[in-house]
Amino acid sequence: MTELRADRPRWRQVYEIIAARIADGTYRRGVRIPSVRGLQEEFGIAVTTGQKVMDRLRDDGLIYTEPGLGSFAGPPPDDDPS
Amino acid sequence: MTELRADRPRWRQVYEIIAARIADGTYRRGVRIPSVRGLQEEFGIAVTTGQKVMDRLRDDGLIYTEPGLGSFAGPPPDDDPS
DNA sequence: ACCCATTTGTGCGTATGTATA
DNA sequence: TTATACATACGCACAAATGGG
Repeated sequence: MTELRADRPRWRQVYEIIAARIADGTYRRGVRIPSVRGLQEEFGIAVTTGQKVMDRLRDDGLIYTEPGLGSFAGPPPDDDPS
Repeated sequence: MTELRADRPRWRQVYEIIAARIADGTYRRGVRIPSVRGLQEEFGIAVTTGQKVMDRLRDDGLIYTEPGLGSFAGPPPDDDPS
């Protein structure tokens, strides 16, 4: 369980860790990143805190999300079967 | 108490109502918009839902926030006494 | 068609800390 | 000191979508 510091918001620290993993290729484009409950287990944060991290990552275009499936690194693919 | 519909997320409906009030000049630039608890009373939403509305409005540059004071319509003024 | 597990999305309540007046 | 207001963070619950049996 990765420890977080107390001097900065927990959601921001987790955000930066995930963002760094995307940047350095740990999570390659199209690869599934940990679920909200995965973040919960790895960092000891609450569900709502994990949701906030996901929201921000998505807003900033670092991940895309498929409801019911998970969230994935990088920009969304061009399949839009509407 | 403004009623919200059930077909779309409550936080999004409130977001759009506030955004519309800023766009049409109901809340002019620099004017204080309702607090989270103000939204709670006007729309019957939870504190956390109101917070989410504020977060989005801020992220989208529609408001700025002064902790302890409130949130205000429009872009932040250029006073940054850091 | 059905159940079940996983995952995201939404929404509620609550508590504590910090900043301002 | 008190009141107001935002920021962070927790827990919980339910809905909807997905995929495997």
